[in-house]
This record gives sequence, C-alpha cells and structure tokens, in this order.
Amino acid sequence: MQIWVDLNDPTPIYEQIANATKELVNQKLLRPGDCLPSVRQLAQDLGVNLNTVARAYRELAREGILNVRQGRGASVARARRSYGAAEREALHRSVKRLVNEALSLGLDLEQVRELVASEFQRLKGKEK
Amino acid sequence: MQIWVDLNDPTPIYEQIANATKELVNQKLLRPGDCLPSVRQLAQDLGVNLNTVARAYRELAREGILNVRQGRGASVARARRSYGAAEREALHRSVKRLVNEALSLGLDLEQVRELVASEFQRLKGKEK
Amino acid sequence: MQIWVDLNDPTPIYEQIANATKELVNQKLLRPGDCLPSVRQLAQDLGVNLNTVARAYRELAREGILNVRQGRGASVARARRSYGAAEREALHRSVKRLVNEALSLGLDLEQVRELVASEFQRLKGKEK
Amino acid sequence: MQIWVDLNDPTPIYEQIANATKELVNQKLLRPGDCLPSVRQLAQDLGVNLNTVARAYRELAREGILNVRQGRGASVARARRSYGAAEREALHRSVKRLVNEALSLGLDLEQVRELVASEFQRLKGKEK
DNA sequence: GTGGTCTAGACCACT
DNA sequence: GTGGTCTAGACCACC
Repeated sequence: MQIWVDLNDPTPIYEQIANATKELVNQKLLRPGDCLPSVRQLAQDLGVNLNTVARAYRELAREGILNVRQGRGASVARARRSYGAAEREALHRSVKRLVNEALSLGLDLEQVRELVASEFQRLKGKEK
Repeated sequence: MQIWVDLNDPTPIYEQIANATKELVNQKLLRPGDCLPSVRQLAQDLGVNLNTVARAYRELAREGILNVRQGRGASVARARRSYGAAEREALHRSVKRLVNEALSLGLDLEQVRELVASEFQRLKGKEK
Repeated sequence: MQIWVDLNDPTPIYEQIANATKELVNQKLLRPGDCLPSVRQLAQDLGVNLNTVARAYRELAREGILNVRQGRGASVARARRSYGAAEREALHRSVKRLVNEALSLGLDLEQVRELVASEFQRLKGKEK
Repeated sequence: MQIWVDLNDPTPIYEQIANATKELVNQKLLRPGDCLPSVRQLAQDLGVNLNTVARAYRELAREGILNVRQGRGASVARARRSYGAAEREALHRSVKRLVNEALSLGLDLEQVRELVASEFQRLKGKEK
C-alpha cells in the first residue's frame, strides 16, 4: 500500500490518509471493487492510532468514495458520487490559495502552469 | 481597505486576513512603504477580535511581508525576503491539493490551467 | 423466494433478511405453517454467509415469528405473539425518526400520511 | 437545554444527540443564529464523553445544520441545506421500517396514521 | 474560553 | 476476523 503520513505536514493525519487514498483512486492504482487494508493493518503500518485510520475511512465513505461495512472491510465504491457547491467552492479556494502563494514567492503564470502540469503528469502517468 | 472575512470559509480568520493582505500586495494595491490600518482599526472594521488581527500581522511580519514596529503601526516591507524550504513545501502541497481535487471532480489539465490563469489575471489585472 | 439483500443499504444484512421475511408474513405470502428455505439454501441464494442467515432466523424465532426446530428447518409460527415494551419502544422510535426526517426535509403531515398509506397499500395489495 | 440520551436505546449516543438537536431545530426551539452549549458543557450535562458530543456537532455541521468554528462554539446555521438522494432514500427506509413494524404488531393504517399525526403535533405544537 | 486532533484501550456488532 | 462506538486524557489551534 502506497500510503504514508508526514507528521511535519500541518494537515491532520486522518485527512492525509484520506487524501492519499483519493490520490490512489485518481491514479487508478485503486479501482472500483478493490479492497483496502483493514483499519488495524493500516494503522499499524503507518504507526498511527486505529481510530485515526477509521476516521479517514469514515470520511471517505461519507463522500461516496469507499464502501465500508461492518465485518467486511472497506472497498472502493463503484458508483460515481455527485458533487455539490461545497466541492466547487473548495476547488476555487485551492486555486486562489495556490496563485496567491505563488505570487508571494515571485513566481509567474508560466511557472505555476508548469508545476500544475507536472503534478498532473505525475498522477496520470501512473495509470496503466 | 479592501479586506473582508467570510465566516462560512473554514479558513481561520487570521489566515483570511493574512491572505487578503498578501493579495493586496500581490496586486500592488499595497506597495513597499505603504502603511496598514492599525490593529484596532482593522479589528473594528472587520468586526473581529483584536488579537485575531494582531496574529495576522504577526504572521505577515514573520514571513517578511510586513514591518511591524512598536507604536508605529505596520507597513509593507521593502526587501523581497528569501523564502525557505517551508514555503516551497507549502506551495507544493497547494499544487498537489489542487490537482487532486480537480481530478476528483473529473477536470482535466486544460480546465485547471484555465482556472489558474484566470485567477492570475484577476490579481494582475488590478495592478495600476 | 422473494428475499434479497442490498449491500448499499446500511442496515445489517441479517436484519435485512429478517425484515424481508416479516414483510412476506405481513403480505401473507407466507402463512402460518409454511416452511422457509433452509439456512444453507437461502445463504447460497443470497450469496451471504451461512451464519448471517442463521442469525436472521434466530432473531425471528426470538420474536415469535418463526418456529425453528433442530433438523426440521423453520416454519411460520401460528400464534400471534404478545409484544412487550421493547416492541412498543422500537415502534415509537420509528415514528419519531420518520417524523423528524420528514420535517427536516420540509415535508408536512399530509405528505407523510401519503407515504405511509402508499407503503401500507404496497404490502396489503399483494395479499391474495 | 432539552437534550437527553437514553443508554437503553440501541442508537449510538452521538446520533441521539444529533437527532435531538435536529428535533429542537424542527420545533423551532432552536433558531438560526442561536448558540448551542459548548461540547464540554453538554458532555458534562449528559454525562458522556467530550468526544461523543464533538462528533455529534461535527456531523450536524457536515449536514449544514450547524456552523461550528474553532474558538467560537457552535450555532444553528442560517442557510438552508440541499437534500440529495441519500436523504430521500433514508426517508423511504424509515417509512418501510415503520409500516413493517406496525403490521407485525397487528396495527392497521389508521392506527399508524394516528401515531404519526400525534408525533407531528408534538413537534409542531411547541413552535411559538 | 472555545473546538480539533490524536492516543490508548475497552467493548460491542457484524460477517 | 472485520468496523463501530465510547471513554479518558493529553495537547494543539483559534478567538
């Protein structure tokens, strides 16, 4: 499993786990129907508490990305979830944050474009 | 002063203030040497706690964007500060977050590029 | 046998099976004395674990809806069991849950009445 | 605060708290802008753990019923949230559950209607 | 003061 | 075995 946590990242651990999982789904390294490691297993692998992983899975289930059922573990959901205003607003905030940070660091549009394109490539490149 | 806070935005208020200030600097609506409103003044204008504004100024000073001197208020710093690993990592996280969110929403690289370019334009367009 | 399970329904599978069986009894598609499929048979038909079906049957027996005898399978009980405080409380909770959900969705009493009546009709309509 | 928990109710405590809060909002005993007790306060009043209350608040915030912000407590949200397929499905399940339970207890449509109407009255009757 | 996160560990429910 | 809930208590972030 290619999930890791960075304790120096201010992002909450449960969110890092959720984000990393979303990445794996976006990269299609995890496909609909695939099973995830059990909360206990992943908690041990990452060296974090069981509840922290459980929360990450719960959030992912709430977003419709995972199917989690008692006694049967978690798997990637089949159905495509619908996105609301909240997700679009979050995306817009991410754009603003990035551009603002970039300008503060003196980067220009072309440099940001490159960063974005390279990250895009990084994720899409791993698809098989 | 074109600073505002949005209580529906999950971003902490002090960070919203700091970001808005950075935007004004990036747009060159605030130029090196320009004075900012006093902590008390801005706190009253925004209807937030005095400490919240003080913290935003403190953060901006820490990042080298403002000069804050006891009793003389805050002004936009002249020198372009050198940025370290922390800023680069934060920028990288912003890029990753944006791309991950975009992919989850089904957007492609071109659409993200457009969003970024338009936000860039929005800020640069206001320069006089 | 018109029993099915929906893995997207958060209701535990054993409870889904028990509920579906109750429905069949309520619809009089299963009448006192009728035999149910064996645990093994139904488990295979539904593609679920044998213990899951066994538990559903056990619950139904506990509620007095089924008679289960070792080695002779299960059959619909004759006597109308007397129900106690637990059943009344559960019913009350169901009423409260429904009304609360309905109000949160902005429905009025008439709309809820209609939903209830239509579900009643759905079950009673199948009686032969 | 008119919130209570019933340890004999199989419903999780955090969900009981969330449901009770929704009831208060439905009864308009809590109106948009009203503040809720702090998680610590409510936890002490109910004799449950702080995290349990926190989870209830978090879920309510996620559903758009509460605004919760660090350092400022929780208050009833102003904006009307939008309801999706999930909520409608949950409502339908509640209807089915109620009707099924009622039939198993030998109640007829009229009796169920009465129960529902009386619960409706109980909630609406408290509006001022 | 407020809520948020994380931990450790117990116990329950489901398959 | 699986995930779910709850507790007790620590520490952090925000206002």
